[in-house]
Amino acid sequence: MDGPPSDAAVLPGRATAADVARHAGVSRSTVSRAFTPGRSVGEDARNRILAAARDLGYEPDGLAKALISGRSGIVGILMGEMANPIHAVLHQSIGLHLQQGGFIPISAQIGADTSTGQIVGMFRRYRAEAVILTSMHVSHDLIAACRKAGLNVLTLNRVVEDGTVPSICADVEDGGRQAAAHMLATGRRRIAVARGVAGSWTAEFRAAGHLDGLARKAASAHRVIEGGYGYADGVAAAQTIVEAGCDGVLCPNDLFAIGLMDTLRGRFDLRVPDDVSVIGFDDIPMADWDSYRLTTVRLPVGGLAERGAAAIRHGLGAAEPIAEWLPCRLVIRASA
Amino acid sequence: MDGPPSDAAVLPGRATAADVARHAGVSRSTVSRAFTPGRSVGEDARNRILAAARDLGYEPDGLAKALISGRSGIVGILMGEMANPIHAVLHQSIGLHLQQGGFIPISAQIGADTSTGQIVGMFRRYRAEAVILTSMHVSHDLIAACRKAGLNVLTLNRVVEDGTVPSICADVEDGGRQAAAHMLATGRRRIAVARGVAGSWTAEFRAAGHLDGLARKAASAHRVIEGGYGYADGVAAAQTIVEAGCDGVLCPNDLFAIGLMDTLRGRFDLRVPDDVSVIGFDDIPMADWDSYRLTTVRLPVGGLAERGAAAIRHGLGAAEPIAEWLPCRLVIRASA
DNA sequence: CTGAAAGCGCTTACAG
DNA sequence: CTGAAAGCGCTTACAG
Repeated sequence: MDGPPSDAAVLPGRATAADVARHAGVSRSTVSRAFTPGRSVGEDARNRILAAARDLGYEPDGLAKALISGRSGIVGILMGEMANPIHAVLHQSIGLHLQQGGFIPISAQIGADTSTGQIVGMFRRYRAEAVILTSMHVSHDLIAACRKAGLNVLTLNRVVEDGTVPSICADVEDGGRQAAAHMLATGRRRIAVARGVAGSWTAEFRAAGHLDGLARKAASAHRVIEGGYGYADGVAAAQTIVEAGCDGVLCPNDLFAIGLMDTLRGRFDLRVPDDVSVIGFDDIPMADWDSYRLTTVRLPVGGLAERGAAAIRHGLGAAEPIAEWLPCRLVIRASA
Repeated sequence: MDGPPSDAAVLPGRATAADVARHAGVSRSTVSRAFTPGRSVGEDARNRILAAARDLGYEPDGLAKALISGRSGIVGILMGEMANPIHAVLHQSIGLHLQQGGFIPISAQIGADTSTGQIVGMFRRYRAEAVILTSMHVSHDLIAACRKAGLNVLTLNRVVEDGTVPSICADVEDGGRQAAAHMLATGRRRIAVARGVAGSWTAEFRAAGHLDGLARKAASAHRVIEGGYGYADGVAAAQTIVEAGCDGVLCPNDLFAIGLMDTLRGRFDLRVPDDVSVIGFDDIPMADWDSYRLTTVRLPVGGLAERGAAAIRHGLGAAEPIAEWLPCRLVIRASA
């Protein structure tokens, strides 16, 4: 009645549903049902199948399943620049929530010799059920290419103006307002607003929040600086800030804030926050290091990832694209 | 002669090889050949096929191809803790090189509610051609589970003693020696060696290198400290180091070194390197920040990723498992 | 060089 | 509840 028990051992790899069916004395259809939640299988049959599967080390082949069912369980993630810790942490969190939701994340990155077309092709070939695009590197072109390829895209921290793309975003504009309000509340009056990289959606909204937070208290920026998102950008901005006599700086992100602090202290011998106070954005792990104790606006990384995964689980192809907003919170440490 | 040109537009998604065949007036087999490098197809046919494919937006389905050919092109990566920048950067580099090699990386992480069994199952279900395990989280159990599931594993920065698992590693032992030699050369005599997390392969070898580097100059560790890999571990170690009157510390990694520096300076009012010099390990981006200017042993991240991808491209199932060693280099900055 | 046929491992109506 | 049959989209011998 049992097939040759040596089969599983002899074949280097995978047992198939047919093997399990043979061992359990049922048809392949029944085996398939036993592994599909919600399909009805007799108590007896189910037990025999599960036992046989265990013995043989059987698990349904994900590729074959994807091919026939039209659901791959794969979701593509476009990786950001991992040298920025906030991207690394967000990437990890997204991966975790996707994994917990039963999806499997495949990742790609735009590199020296990889065009957006290749990325899109990659996601499409593997039938990604969704593609997550995060703030960096998100161009209209890329979104257009994805949609043209029939890919469901979800943007994180980036909204597309025409409202056609589902997105889930941190309310960085409000975060910027909180930062500005705090700086004013601590008595600063000659406040600089440094912008992130031009053309970045989140950079625009952060700066807009900073400016609006100032305006709401009848204040305005002493100086607006074209900054950037890197440590080196913060370093480079120090001179201008000192020359302009600013006593506070609203930064586009933590890396910038840290580069600025290091330079204010090291090169200009200024104290933070006594001479100049600085507020960052993101709340990367380094913001909490003793050298910085950076007051910053925390990005809700876990929330972004969790809601993103949930949106994908519920299906992105809904009637109208979702647009969720998550709050940002100011974390007050010692730099402002 | 042409099929209805509206087909592609009407159907939401994917054109199939059959569609292309119809439009080009050839058989499905020929279409397949046209997309397989090295198979012969007539000039005429090829042109018509390529044109039809372009018009229809056709690309071979990766899933179907994987199923039939037995080659998925998928390689699994087990993610480390991305809050440590070295893991983030390594992850990104691996992904990039894999992508350039025509593979598609899927990533998984061991999380609160994800067992190693589930991870392995995930990789197996999607027929990963290889699985890359990096130093952290690499237990014997995990490796055993992978092999039992018929997965080809490649370890990075971790060798398995019995030589059965292909690996490519940075020669951290030699790196540790260089660090020790430098510290001695700069006149330090009461040197502490801090170990990384116990049981971590790379931690053992780093410490072994430190100790051996000392021994080769007829010196020995003034103190050996059970450390760890986090910033907080460096913070916690400061007290012991100060009490022991050490004038130099060989750290298990940069995060530890930075936490130590911050605490030595902030809490104990000591100068680095004047009072205590410190050498890190990894060379994360923060090591170059002005507050630290950390002298450290650089891990060849790009090399590890590049060689790893190459090994996978050449097939891991070779006669005897490769074991490649990449050199580490001491980067001298200001902390020692 | 090219086509007809078989088959990768599965799921899903369709009958019983 | 269960099985026989069709089919997902492709590649690969096998003949011509």
